[in-house]
Amino acid sequence: MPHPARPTVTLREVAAAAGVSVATASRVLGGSSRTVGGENARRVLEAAAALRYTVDVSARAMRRKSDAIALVADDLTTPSIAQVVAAMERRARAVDAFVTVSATRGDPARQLETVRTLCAFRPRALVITSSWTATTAYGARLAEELFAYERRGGRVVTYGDLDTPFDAIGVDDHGSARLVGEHLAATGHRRIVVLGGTRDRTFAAARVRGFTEGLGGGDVRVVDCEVSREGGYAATARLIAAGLGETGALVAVNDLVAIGALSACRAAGVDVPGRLSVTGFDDIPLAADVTPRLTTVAIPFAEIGARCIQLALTPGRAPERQRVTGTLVVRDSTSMRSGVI
Amino acid sequence: MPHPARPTVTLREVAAAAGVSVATASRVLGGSSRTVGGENARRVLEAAAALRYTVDVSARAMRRKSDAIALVADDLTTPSIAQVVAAMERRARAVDAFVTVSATRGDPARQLETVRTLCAFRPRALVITSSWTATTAYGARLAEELFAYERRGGRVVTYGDLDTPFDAIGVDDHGSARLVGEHLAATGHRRIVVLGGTRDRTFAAARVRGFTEGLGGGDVRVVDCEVSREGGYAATARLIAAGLGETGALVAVNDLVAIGALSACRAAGVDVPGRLSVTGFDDIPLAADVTPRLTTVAIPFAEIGARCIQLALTPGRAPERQRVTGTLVVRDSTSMRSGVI
DNA sequence: ACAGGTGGGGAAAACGTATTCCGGATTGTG
DNA sequence: CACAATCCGGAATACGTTTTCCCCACCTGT
Repeated sequence: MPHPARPTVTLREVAAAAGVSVATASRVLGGSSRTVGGENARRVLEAAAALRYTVDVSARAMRRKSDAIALVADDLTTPSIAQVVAAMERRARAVDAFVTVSATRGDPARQLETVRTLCAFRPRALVITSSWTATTAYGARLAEELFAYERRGGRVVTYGDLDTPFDAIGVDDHGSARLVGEHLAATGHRRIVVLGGTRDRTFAAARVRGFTEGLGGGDVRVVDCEVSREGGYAATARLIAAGLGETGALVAVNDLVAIGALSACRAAGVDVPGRLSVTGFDDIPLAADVTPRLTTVAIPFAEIGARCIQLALTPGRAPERQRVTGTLVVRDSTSMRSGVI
Repeated sequence: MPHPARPTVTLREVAAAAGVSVATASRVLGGSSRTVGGENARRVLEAAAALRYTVDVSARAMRRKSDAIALVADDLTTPSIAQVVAAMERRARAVDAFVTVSATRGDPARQLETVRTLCAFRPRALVITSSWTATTAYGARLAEELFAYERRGGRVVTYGDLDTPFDAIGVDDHGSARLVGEHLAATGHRRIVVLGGTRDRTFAAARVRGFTEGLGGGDVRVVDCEVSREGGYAATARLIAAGLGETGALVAVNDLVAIGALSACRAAGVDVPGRLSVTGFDDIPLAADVTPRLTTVAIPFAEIGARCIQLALTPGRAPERQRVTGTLVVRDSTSMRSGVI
């Protein structure tokens, strides 16, 4: 028995079975640049198949550049994140890399710890979809850690904020949100309430600006709320209880918030879109399943995931910024406000 | 520079900085059973922190038992799977293991290939949430591969089917579905149509039996459909076009199918639950967000994920079977059928 | 004072693979 | 036919860590 901890078939055994040296076997099985004789190659492949040999990636990683891509996310159950992660996994598989995921639940302390843990894999790249800012104490230490990782030859890709010193791919929150504002303006809405999430989320601030600009004047009121279904529900319930006044549309920072808002409207008997239009942002699959089907902005999450991997795998460039803009999807939760047009 | 492929700070450097041997440094940093002198331990920890040392898991894996748990799933964007995966990740983290995920899109060929790929990590355990049967050609080869992996000291945990020769954790599809049938019977439903998925999915067959038994007589018609939102929509649309007759309830094999059914009902102007009750299965988060809110069976996915990891990490037992039963969640998509009670 | 035990330190041998040499054979060129 | 160039196989080394083995110093009970 070779070693108690890993009783597995090794390259040495394959080589022995094929009657060649380990070097030759490695060259055949490892996709080396060196050529090996046809007969020997055949026998190695045969022996490997017969013995069910699979390479040990740990051992391989000690000589070769690793194929690992480490991924840190906030929460894998968030639909948009799940789509991005799934796309990354697909793309990585296509290029023979693999991803390990870790969820941080948005906790900065866990983010830092997670990055340190993942660095233990010596991954080729680190993709961070967690939102983070370098302004907090943890954020600064995280940035420091990431720089150290880059100095050691790694590549950092961030999804979310664009103003990071690394490769960044992000949604054009401002431009995409503008589309919503313009749509509402074009359908005669003048007074809207924005369920704007919390101010510390940078994407929320950019979207609120976009909504406002797109509307181009009119009366915009911004209400803070937790970025979740529950947050949207609670904020909307409060709003309705206080009286909607002349508010004609509820603009949510997020599909989840919008869906919460729809629930609250239904519970309070407010007709959507008859009395109130509601819009979302993201176009998660769920958006087409609620009633009324949600008008929102579709973000190409799958493409984002694929691009993250793409960036992660092309090293030796200056950090690059890519910005993707969403497309407006008009469904049933918005309607024309009469009396204006 | 130690090696071009991994320019990183090694244990040797930490040991040198601390003025001790690598053996001592390893004992301090690696959590060895052997004790080291207080002074030396302090200096090693200090040096490690100063140099930002992180252990190289690849190198460590060559001597120690690996901490990796490999996870193969069908599709990470499926809400129920996402919940299970997230729970696994949490639980694994709590015990210092880590999870690598791979999606197979339900393709048996990819399942086999994925298992082989993941075995390259020499993981401590392999968790398979993909549904698979040993009856197909690929299934048989997969089983063979998994047995080989177990012989090499690995542990296989399956989530889904219970009749596997490995550790298995599964939903009591039959018993849980019974709850739905009983609820419908208690609310006066006599004639139902089951949107039963495809017959090759074993869980579907068990649920259909459960629904039928729970109803305890009455008229049950089973309609095949793809297990997805679209499948539910299409089947329901066909059903409505052909005329509902005296059918009082639509029993979907799945929340997603049920949500598709709801969409089709809405599109065709069929009142739910006034004219037709609709039920689901799983209680994905979405189920509470559609209109009407879906009556369904809640499956404790988070607990399932945690238990999978638990099983994966306690080796050296006979294979164990755990079965979890769901709990009925009555919401708004079912109503009493008058004239019977 | 001495034998036996104990606790802790270091040298060195693994672990499985990729790669760098090196040497022998074969081929191409004059 | 001589010589260089090319090709291919194998021995050996390196990767970073854990662990075994050995040794030394110190303690303790007689």
